[in-house]
Amino acid sequence: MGNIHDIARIAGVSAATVSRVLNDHPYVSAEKRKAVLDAAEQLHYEKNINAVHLARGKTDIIGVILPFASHPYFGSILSGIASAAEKNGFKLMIAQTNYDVNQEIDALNMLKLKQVDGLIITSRECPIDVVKDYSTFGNVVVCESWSGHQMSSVFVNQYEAFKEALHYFLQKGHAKIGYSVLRMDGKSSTARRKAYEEVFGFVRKDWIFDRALTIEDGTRLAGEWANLDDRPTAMLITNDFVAAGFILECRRLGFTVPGDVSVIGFDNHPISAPLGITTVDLPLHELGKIAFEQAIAAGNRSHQEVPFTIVERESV
Amino acid sequence: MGNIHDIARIAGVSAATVSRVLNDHPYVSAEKRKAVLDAAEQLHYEKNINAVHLARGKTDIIGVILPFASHPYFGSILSGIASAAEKNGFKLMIAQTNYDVNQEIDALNMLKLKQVDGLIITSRECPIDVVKDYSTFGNVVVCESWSGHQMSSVFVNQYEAFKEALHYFLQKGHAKIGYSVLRMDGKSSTARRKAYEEVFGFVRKDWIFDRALTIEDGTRLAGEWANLDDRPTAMLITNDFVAAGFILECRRLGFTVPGDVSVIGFDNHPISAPLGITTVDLPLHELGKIAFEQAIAAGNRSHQEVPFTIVERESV
DNA sequence: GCTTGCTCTGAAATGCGTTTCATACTTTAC
DNA sequence: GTAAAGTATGAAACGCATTTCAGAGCAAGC
Repeated sequence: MGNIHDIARIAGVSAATVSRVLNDHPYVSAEKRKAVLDAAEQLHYEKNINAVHLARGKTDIIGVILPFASHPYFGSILSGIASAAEKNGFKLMIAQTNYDVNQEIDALNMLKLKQVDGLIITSRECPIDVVKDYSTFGNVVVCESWSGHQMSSVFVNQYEAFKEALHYFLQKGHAKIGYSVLRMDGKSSTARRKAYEEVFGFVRKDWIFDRALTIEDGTRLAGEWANLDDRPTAMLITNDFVAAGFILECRRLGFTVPGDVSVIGFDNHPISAPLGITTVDLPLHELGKIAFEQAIAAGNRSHQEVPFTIVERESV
Repeated sequence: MGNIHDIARIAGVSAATVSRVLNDHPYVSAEKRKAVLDAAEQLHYEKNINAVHLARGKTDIIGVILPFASHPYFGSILSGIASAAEKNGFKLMIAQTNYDVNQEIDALNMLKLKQVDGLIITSRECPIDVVKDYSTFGNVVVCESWSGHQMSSVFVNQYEAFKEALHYFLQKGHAKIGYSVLRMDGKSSTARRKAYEEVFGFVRKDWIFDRALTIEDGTRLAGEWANLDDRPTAMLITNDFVAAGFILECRRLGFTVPGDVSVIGFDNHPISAPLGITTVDLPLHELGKIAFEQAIAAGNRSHQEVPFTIVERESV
């Protein structure tokens, strides 16, 4: 193996010249270039990337914070980020946080430690002000509606999307509408609640369903819904996985969809098509790509909204 | 900010002592420890992790190669790896390869470059012999049946699992069994084909369905199945996502499951429960954890088989 | 003929923390 | 009271590549 100085010695040049050859810098004579390449070959030389990172002061690595790697919502965003990273010669460091603040902080610290050049936060538990303070150490991108000059953001307008879905229900004759969220106090839940109040002038606690993220949650939700004395006739559900669990369990319980209850999901996950779930399409892969671009953007922070569209199927 | 030498100067000690304090080494007097901590505080000191990696010769980072980050099969494994990594204070570097050999090589090179201490290959396109050669640069773990001393492996016995599923079908009275795979020439496909031949003494090309990974593939598969003159009465399907797409499309086409065609999926993905898909449960999260343990294991390589179990539901 | 501007090269500084080695002082141990 | 063991600390080497600066040599421009 050996290092750059060994190569220099064997090739009879300086370490600087070796570095130039290895990095395709101009101004190296053909013969020295060859001598260096031969020596490198002979030594089976491999760069120590840590030395490179140290010397350059950057790593070409972007960190990604996501609560659950196995959930399709985050998986899609991650996939988008990864595609873009690959195209740009960047590597990805991921931190699965489980919405644990300590783990989030731990991941954020990668910025301080110069382990990553930028960081994408797909979702968080940690207060935004804490996150913000890390922006002095590198680009921070949040996947949520946020405006400010310290960080970039890329997001779906949750408020508008939710509102549009509600109006869709209204237009289809529904007046009793319930909805589910992942975390009652989460950012997008607040937007949803606000949209609901905007449209109806009130919210009914028993029509809001909490902790809904997975298919199993959807199944549970169906039971909770069925147990209500006064059931909503329409449900606006966190995502298509939850919607799938909800619909399938409702049917198992003897209800019909959309007969007894109409459903709109979010994400337009592939499962929604064969199940005929009407859903709000969110371009998550694209969102991931944009997040990556923002993460490597030099200097300029930006705020980008990605569009949503309602995909009409048979669950309403 | 500043570095360790600045701290040393301010605290009136040597850099070595600063390093000792920062790494909780013993043999530092209480007063010097305090002086160092105060100076570090004052300077808002943060370590440059790249220098640490360079000096230590390791990074506490494990690389993960996976073809598609957004697919639940790989998502589950990744999630298992990530849990274990977090518990052990390791970070994860991921490379989404799309089964592109160049990207796989690129990821493998992280080992040579000392960017990662070990590497987990959840699935690959690249020849195993090429992969093997990288094992001199760090622990390599493959998630497939492989025996040899260079690398560790953790896997489900695809051959046995497939065989057991076939026998399950046979026992339920099925003699015409088709199956789907992701890649005809993939490692597990070979095992499946072998198992099939073992049981039946032949394989029918038109009963083997290729390129089946996603829900959409399942939908397509249903069409292909329906178009056959001589249709299998049972299908052993790549995974539960494909099975879901297949079953739902079959029903849409007017067939019944398990009336016209029985189905067994793989993975025991949450979607299989509400859809009543009989499936071969694979402990993917656990497999990920084991892969991680192997990746950080000092010296000793191991080969671990994880168990599968058939989960009986209503699709057979 | 002289200046300007390339091309090419190496010494040395830079980025930064860890670890070994040597040294010196204290405590125990017998 | 002396040897052995432990505590405490710093200088210097080590891990390794990049980049700036200075300088030499040579060709083109006027």
